Amino acid sequence: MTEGRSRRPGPRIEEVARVAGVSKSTVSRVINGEKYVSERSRQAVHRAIALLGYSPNHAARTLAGSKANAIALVVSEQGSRVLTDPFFAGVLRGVHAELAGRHVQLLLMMNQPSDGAGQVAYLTGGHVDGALVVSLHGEDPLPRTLHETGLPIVVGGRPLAGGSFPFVDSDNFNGALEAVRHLISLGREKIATIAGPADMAVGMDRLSGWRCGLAEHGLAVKLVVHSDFTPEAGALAMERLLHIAPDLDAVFVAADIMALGAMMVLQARGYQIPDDVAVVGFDDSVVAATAVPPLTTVRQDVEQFGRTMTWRLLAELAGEEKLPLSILLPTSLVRRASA
Amino acid sequence: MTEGRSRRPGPRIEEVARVAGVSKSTVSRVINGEKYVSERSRQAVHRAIALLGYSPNHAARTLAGSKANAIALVVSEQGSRVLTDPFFAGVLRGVHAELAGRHVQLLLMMNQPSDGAGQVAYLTGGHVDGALVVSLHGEDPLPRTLHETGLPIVVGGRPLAGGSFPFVDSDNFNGALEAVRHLISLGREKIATIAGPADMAVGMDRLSGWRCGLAEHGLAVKLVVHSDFTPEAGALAMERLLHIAPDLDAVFVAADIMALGAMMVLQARGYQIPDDVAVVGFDDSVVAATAVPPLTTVRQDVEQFGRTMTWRLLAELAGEEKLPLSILLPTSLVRRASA
DNA sequence: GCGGTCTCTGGGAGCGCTCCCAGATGCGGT
DNA sequence: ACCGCATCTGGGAGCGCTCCCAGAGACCGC
Repeated sequence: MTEGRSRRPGPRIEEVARVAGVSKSTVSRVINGEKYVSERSRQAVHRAIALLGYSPNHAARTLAGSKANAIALVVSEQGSRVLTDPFFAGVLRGVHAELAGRHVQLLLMMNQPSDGAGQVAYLTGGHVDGALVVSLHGEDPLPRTLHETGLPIVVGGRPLAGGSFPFVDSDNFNGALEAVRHLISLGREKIATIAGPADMAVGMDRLSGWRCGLAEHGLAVKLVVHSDFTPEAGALAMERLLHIAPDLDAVFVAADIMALGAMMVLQARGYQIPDDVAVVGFDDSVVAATAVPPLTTVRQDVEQFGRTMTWRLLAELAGEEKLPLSILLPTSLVRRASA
Repeated sequence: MTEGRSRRPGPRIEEVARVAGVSKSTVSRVINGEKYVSERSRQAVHRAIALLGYSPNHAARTLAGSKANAIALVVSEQGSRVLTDPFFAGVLRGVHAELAGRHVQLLLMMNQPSDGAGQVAYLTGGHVDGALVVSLHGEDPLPRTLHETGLPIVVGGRPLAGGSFPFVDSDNFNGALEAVRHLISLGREKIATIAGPADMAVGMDRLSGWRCGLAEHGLAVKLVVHSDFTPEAGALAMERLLHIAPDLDAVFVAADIMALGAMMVLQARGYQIPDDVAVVGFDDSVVAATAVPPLTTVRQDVEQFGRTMTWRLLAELAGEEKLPLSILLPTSLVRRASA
């Protein structure tokens, strides 16, 4: 006697119910963390689940229920750049960690060149309950579009374009402020900055921090060069700064990876780091510790970043009230040899 | 009159059937590309689908059918290390690209410290049709365990532990061989290597390539130091090499990231690169081009790596026969300033 | 003629859950 | 005593599909 259909292996909810001595309704309630379940039942169900190695069928839950039990992580940028970024990797790790234990699937989506509308259709088509959007450029319309359709989202990084959707960001302003205060405490007075792109909040916030730090002590806030987050652009920016002010004694660079390029130029021009010019970076990425000299930088906890985004989204999906619209995560100065 | 339950939007298969003037069985057959459907019916169904903007419900298909319409990408290692690895990021991109357009979902799984058995249970529990396993350490039992349960898998990187499951790997041996031949063509004769861990195939294969390259020209194959894939370990390894052989004139380093550390040490000791010591890395990761001096390295196409793994798995799931058990992807030398 | 095989079709059971409903119990206030 | 109201429980319909089955034709060879 063979089974007609090839059934999926593993126990069903019905069997858990039998073992626990309750109905499948009660098992379902326990799985979904609903109230109105006695402590006795709850524990019996947990024991039965552990005993049988039960794991609920995602498809069945989704089909029967009114939610998809999945969230999307949308990387809103040419994947090539983002994915090789340690920032993204850390965020992904955090998201995954926060999802552990909950029965929520993570769907990864990246902007295919051809996508666009298809992506929005998929996201709003009921396949996911919410989305985490890592949107690197300020002008990206995706967060707004998704938010307008009513899909719960959390954006990673403060959105420049206004709009009032929830976001999580590192405290870029205070990180930069702390960096500048540190440079000032070192006795530096001619402190330049290599800022990030003006169309990204992360760039603008770090620049604001630098400005405030200088203003606090009545120092000049003129030595600014914008750049993008590559070593080459950082090198170019440093050259322009040295051209304007050959006698600067410190640089706050808005990203470690740019700082690398800047340090190359400084050393090539014969400046000693940190004796002639102190350098502070931002991110505390892997390259900071292995730079020559090791880079003093502002640390942001990217894994916490991912965890927090996920927590915020799940809380909203769970119907929690009075959630903060935005969350800023602390940054901290990591002192190494360069400043 | 409000709807009792909040239904998902969009038409069902039943409605498509009505519009096309056939039964839902026939619509199902068309969707799944089965034979035994008349051309007339097929076209009518296609027209109805287009007219209604119908898109089949993933959960329902999975629940009713015998397949999950999803595959897992299992990262079998402490996520912390792996995820910040550009290698992983590239693979992920490739997997995603290959999946585009097919109705297959990608599930990301990482080894939580607590997991283990739970992970296996989930994977073999019918939630996925197959798994991509990026297994970095040779002794990892996961691929074998999964394979024994009958779950189709493709392993990324040659498994050390034997076992006959499909895998995809870069041609590490020939990449290393080419690197050494290049060094020899430069007139170098005392060529050391900083090898990867001995428990990883990627480490062993690159080491073998180095050995063969030297043996071809009757050069000594003594200068080996094992290390792991971090800059710090690379630096330490370089120090040990210099201690053994201060007069070496070239190093083949089994990973760019280790080469970074090695180059720091060489420069600190006053060696000129490449004049005194030529350095060749492996991977052609982002850091290679921005190193000082820019690093000559062996390029592997990590995105292609991911694509190939995915292609192989989907082909097997589609029931294709005579698929190659293992696939080696070509590597190529990228010449920059360091050698 | 008659059986066999291949092609095409519709009906309907059932995949494993969630969620509605109805009922049972306990506790407080009137 | 009565009615609420909150807490806990089980039964069962049904989510939208796939896949089995049965059956209707069409065509073949004997």
